Amino acid sequence: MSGDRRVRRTRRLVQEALVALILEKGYDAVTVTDVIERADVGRSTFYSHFTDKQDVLLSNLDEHGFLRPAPEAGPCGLFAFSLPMFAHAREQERLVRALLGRRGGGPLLAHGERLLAEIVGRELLAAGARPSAALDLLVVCVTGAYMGLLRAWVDGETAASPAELDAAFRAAVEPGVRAFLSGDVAYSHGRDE
Amino acid sequence: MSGDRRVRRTRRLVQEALVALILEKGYDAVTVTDVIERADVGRSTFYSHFTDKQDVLLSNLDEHGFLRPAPEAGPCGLFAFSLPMFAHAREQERLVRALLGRRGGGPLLAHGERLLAEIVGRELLAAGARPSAALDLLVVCVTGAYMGLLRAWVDGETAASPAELDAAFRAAVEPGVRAFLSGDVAYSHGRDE
DNA sequence: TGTCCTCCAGAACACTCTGTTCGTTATCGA
DNA sequence: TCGATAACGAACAGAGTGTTCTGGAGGACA
Repeated sequence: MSGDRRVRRTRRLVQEALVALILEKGYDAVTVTDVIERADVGRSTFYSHFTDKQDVLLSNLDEHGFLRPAPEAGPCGLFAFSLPMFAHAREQERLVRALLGRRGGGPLLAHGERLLAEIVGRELLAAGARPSAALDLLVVCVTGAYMGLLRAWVDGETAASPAELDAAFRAAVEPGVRAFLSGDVAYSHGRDE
Repeated sequence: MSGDRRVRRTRRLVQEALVALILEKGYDAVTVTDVIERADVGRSTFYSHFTDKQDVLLSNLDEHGFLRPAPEAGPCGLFAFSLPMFAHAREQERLVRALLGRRGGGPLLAHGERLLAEIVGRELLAAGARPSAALDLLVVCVTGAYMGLLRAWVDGETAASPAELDAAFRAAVEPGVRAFLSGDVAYSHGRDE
């Protein structure tokens, strides 16, 4: 472990307090004063570790291994990220709800969406799509559909399991994606070979 | 026109000031004090018309005819709302960017998404789908894809025209939706007839 | 064990923003 | 023209932010 035990303790207390408070009151309603009271930590202490609320969230996320470009599990079919990601979300349910939920203010949602868009884009290119404006729009659609499901689950609008969410995602977008790919691949074959 | 000329003037000034400021600084960064300065309106005047920032936005939206369940243009195919809605967004570009953009804080986005989900749900039911958990998830996917495109356009990530956005939307989701519907319809035929 | 150094508590501070109140002035509709 | 109503503007209490400082407690390391 790195550094002073007191430092770890303080950071952990603050992070846990913030997550708990977000789940109770929603991100916007939580104040720094709330957090330091709940964490039982001095005001100056808070500001010596974090710059503000958002910083606490980001550090928390970072230390839990989110925000990293995903391990690139290997080419086992289209949208390999889907099921593991839903599953991971359910494991870290408490944190994920606080971060992405309707009460979470969703400043992180945009970041997650960009990250996911990169993954989807890479997958489609690997599957034979050529870079184009149409591909970019398809990526947006696919990403939007996925994030929609994730958000719906986080907000408790559905009780579906990770497997069911994954199935719904694939059922909704795979036909369109395959049609797009087959057109694209056929076309690029016609040109390149 | 309804009411006092002074009232109309004040409301208009405030609404315009807020939109302008959001586009400059982003929703969160705009304070009520900013708005009343820009609008050149007394503080007490502001609070006699609106309860807060959000209220200004909602009133603005309401008076422009958003937030209404859409005129239900008639059954001319699946996702009839798509193209007109993209087109309408481009016409009201300034307002829509302020309301839905990354800088817009997106408190309205959730509302818009729910509204759209209702429309999509009704369309799919009208097309023969039976109410089910799977249908709900499909609606979430379709809605997510549409909102993703809208947000991408609003945030300037794409320069696509309404027609291109509409085409991308349909290409991405229609195959999956049709597959879902044909399965559903076939099944309900098997049971009901 | 002891020493040194880092971290923490707590209070006080200036600052910004919010939402309300009230007496005065101006502007509207009829 | 005149009564009603809206706007002004200043002042206010309250809440939150982010900084600074001092004294004291706790850990790391030999």
